[in-house]
Amino acid sequence: MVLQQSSVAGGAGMFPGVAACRPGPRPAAKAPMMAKQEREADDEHEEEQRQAANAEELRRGPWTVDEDLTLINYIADHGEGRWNALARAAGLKRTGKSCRLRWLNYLRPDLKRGDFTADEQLLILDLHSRWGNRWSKIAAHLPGRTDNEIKNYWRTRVQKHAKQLNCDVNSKRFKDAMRFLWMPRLAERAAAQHQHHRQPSPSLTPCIMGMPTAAPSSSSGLMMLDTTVSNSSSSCCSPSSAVTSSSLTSESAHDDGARHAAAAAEPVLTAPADDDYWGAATTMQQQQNDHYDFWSTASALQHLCTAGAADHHFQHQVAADHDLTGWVQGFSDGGILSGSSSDNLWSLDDIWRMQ
DNA sequence: AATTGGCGCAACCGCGACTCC
DNA sequence: GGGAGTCGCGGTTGCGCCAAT
Repeated sequence: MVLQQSSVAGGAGMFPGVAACRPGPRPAAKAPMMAKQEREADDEHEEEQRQAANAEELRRGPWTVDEDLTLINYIADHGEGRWNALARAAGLKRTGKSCRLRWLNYLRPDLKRGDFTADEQLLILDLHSRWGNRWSKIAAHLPGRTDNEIKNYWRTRVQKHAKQLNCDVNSKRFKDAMRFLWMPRLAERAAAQHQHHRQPSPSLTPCIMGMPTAAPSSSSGLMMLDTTVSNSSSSCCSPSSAVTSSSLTSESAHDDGARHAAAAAEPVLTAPADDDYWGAATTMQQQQNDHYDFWSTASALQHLCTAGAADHHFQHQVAADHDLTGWVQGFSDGGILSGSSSDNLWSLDDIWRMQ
């Protein structure tokens, strides 16, 4: 198979990355060019001349459309791997490393494009809480997404939120915020998306189903959500529970939704004692196997937020339990509360209004 | 209209792990 | 065993875009 520039310039089709995301090649990096000129000017140093020659041979900076096509066509014919040899054989004046990166992060035909879905964001938050900055490991659970993409998402979006809240992204406070505020809202949004499409997320369902289940016990010193309850006809839970959980178990969506709703209605709270809140919780989840799962946590926590909004005593207790009092105040002070943009998942104002 | 500053993201870099001879 | 080459990961950089001023 040989791709021609005209066949991919529009960006559609098998290789959406080619020429689709850049209007044109960007200028090469400045520093190497400067170094090259300096070296060429010095005839007395053979070593430097050799380096200059190497620098001249190897291109750096943004990839051109022609280079993309060369790489794509070569891999289509010969397969990937042995990147240094590949770069030479394909006639690309690039390091094997650069070729590999370009292929894996941009040219691979199975790459997804566009913003992360709520499902994916939720999964990233959850997996990062378990594994930290193990981007490649996290990416392995998000089909079509690259570690680089996820890393960028974390650095730009998540850390931005932490910055807005004036707290460290690794702090307990921020982890609590993710757990109690962001993830429930994402779960809600994911459920809304699923309802709109009337199906669970096809790409993520296997990953979600592979998530460990079980609740941390109250004796662990961690928050416990006791979801071991009888079926209920209550339907007060967030829309996330019924739809998303249908992809988790063989139970009917109705039963599961009712279970989650009941779970949310009778939470048992104990204060977290461990600074590594999520990590410890994850460990506990892996050790135990009660009636608990990730989605029920998210939906139940969302319910806590919404139910708590109507009950000032409850608000106070939750805030006190989780050291959120001053921080919630900080939302107001920082002006975050004032906005109700649907894009701002941190808006407590929205949550309070949902009562 | 011009300037500025923040944001998002592609690409690069350094380093450790792995493989092969 | 060890040295060279290669690969893969996580951190960082730099540039284009765009909204705010």
